[in-house]
Amino acid sequence: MITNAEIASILSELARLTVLEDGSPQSFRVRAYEKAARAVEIHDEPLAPLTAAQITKVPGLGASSAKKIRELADTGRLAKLDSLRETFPPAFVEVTRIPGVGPKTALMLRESLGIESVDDLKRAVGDQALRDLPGLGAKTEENIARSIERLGIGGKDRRTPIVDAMRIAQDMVAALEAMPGVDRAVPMGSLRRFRETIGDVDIIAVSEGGSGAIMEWFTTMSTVTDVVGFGAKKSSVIVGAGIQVDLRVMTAAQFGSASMYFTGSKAHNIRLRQLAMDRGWILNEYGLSDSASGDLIASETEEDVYAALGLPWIPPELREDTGEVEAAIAGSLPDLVDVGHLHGDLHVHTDLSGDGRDSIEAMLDAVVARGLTYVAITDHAEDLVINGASRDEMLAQRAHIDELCVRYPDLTVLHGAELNIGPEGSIDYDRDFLAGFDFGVASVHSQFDLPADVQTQRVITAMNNPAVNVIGHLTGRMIGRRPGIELDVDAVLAAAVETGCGIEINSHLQRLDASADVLRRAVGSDVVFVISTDAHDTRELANSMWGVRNARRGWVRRDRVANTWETAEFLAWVASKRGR
DNA sequence: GCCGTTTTCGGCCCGACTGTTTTCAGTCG
Repeated sequence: MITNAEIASILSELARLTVLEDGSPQSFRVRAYEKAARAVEIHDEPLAPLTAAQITKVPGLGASSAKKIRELADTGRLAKLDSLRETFPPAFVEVTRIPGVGPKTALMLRESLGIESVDDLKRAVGDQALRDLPGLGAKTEENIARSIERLGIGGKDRRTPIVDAMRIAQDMVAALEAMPGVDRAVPMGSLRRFRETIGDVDIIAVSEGGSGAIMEWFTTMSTVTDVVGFGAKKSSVIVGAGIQVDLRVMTAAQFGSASMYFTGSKAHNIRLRQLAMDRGWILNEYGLSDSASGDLIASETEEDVYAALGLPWIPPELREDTGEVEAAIAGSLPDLVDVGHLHGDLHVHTDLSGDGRDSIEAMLDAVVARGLTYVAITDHAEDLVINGASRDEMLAQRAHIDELCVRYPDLTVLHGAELNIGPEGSIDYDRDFLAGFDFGVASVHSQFDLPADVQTQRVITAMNNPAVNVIGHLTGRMIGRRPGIELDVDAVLAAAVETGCGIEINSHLQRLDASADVLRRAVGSDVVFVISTDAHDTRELANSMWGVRNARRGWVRRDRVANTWETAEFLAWVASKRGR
């Protein structure tokens, strides 16, 4: 049976190819397909078994979409899509990935020069064949040539892992804020929404003194390799390895509406503008105002603008138009977790781990300095040959912790281990030795390419082990570098409830594992999560803020996160698992 | 293509920048 995700993906492709058929990314048909794809994606129940009439009941899906979905479910194909793919083969679609080349230009190039691929276009540019075409010129030809060169590092749909984008944004923000006339600079866009990969880095600089000097400075920084836009209000540059950074300069009075606009998502913004329109208002980056009189209604803070639209403030991590607007209207936004809610860290390494950097004393000092009241020390167990600790080393560490406890009267220190899940779900040590630990995190560190059913059983077997309180970094993925193990996520979430085993939300920006998508699948269930840093040095303890934001993006309610609980309640949860 | 207490047609989110024009189309976010 075809899944909603598969249907949504096909409708998205239909939208992309219809852009070419209609010659416009804004055609109403394109937008209808995009909206339909989104509607299918966020619909809770499978659509494949429904009749066309039932499908039409879903908002965003009309008679035409219903017919297409039935065709897909019944035949596995979509004639309309097959014919579009024939008209616009992948090599031609590739041409539209070139920045600056949209559907109109691509179609015109095909019509006038027979361009069917990026290679064709490269040749035409070499022959200077573009500059004499209507609407184009020498400048456009040069820009397309440069864009093709840049294609080597990704086209319009290139995405950068959040860990890299975050670093660039932080550096840029610091540099901007050091500049005279800039009152503050704040990253926006998908970075603020905390997507795990980022297209462009968007930044707002707040200034009352005009933008000229700021834009001049921004576009001539030493890290800038290319300037793709230079204007009074907006400029865009390429930095370092090819990441685009967009800067908008706004006044403090516009900051609320501006940050909503630049945080997006686009789909979320469209929903808000429709709400504004219903009231006879207009919403843009400069504010919410009356369409007729032009009178400003709200702009200074996001809270002001949302409130004027009759909504509570919606956290940026939720702004994807995947149900957050409806929840806001209904007053049922989830009560999300903040860093200040965390009382403990349940995955912390010391220099006993081969890859750990700081002593246990340093780690405990840092934990106390962060205001935490409990912590689990979880160095690697012996099966991780390079980094793991032997039994004797673990016993010595436990004795050491007992001695140290007097120095930390307000901190509950659990002696734990990060256990390794073998291919069949077994873990390090033996039952008796495991019983000596206060806490167990079990993680996959090897054999990432077993079949999904084997991996699923592997993790569930580990969950059933009484020594395992939490599954660490669920899939082992590294964003943008390796995919992580394949799992039947729903089966794993069900087993988590069944066994009382917690699931870690790993705070490393490269991991963010379990992913926000997985977390969202658990909404409404009784799965217990813990937000852990997996810190290998004292500095990394601050990473909890990333885990928190990933949890927020996954709609995880605060009360489902065990390390927001007070010490006694938390310890009771730990004990109940170990007693099974 | 979708939708409807302005209902079955006529609307559909909004603005900046570029390059080509000489008032605007195309692209992008």
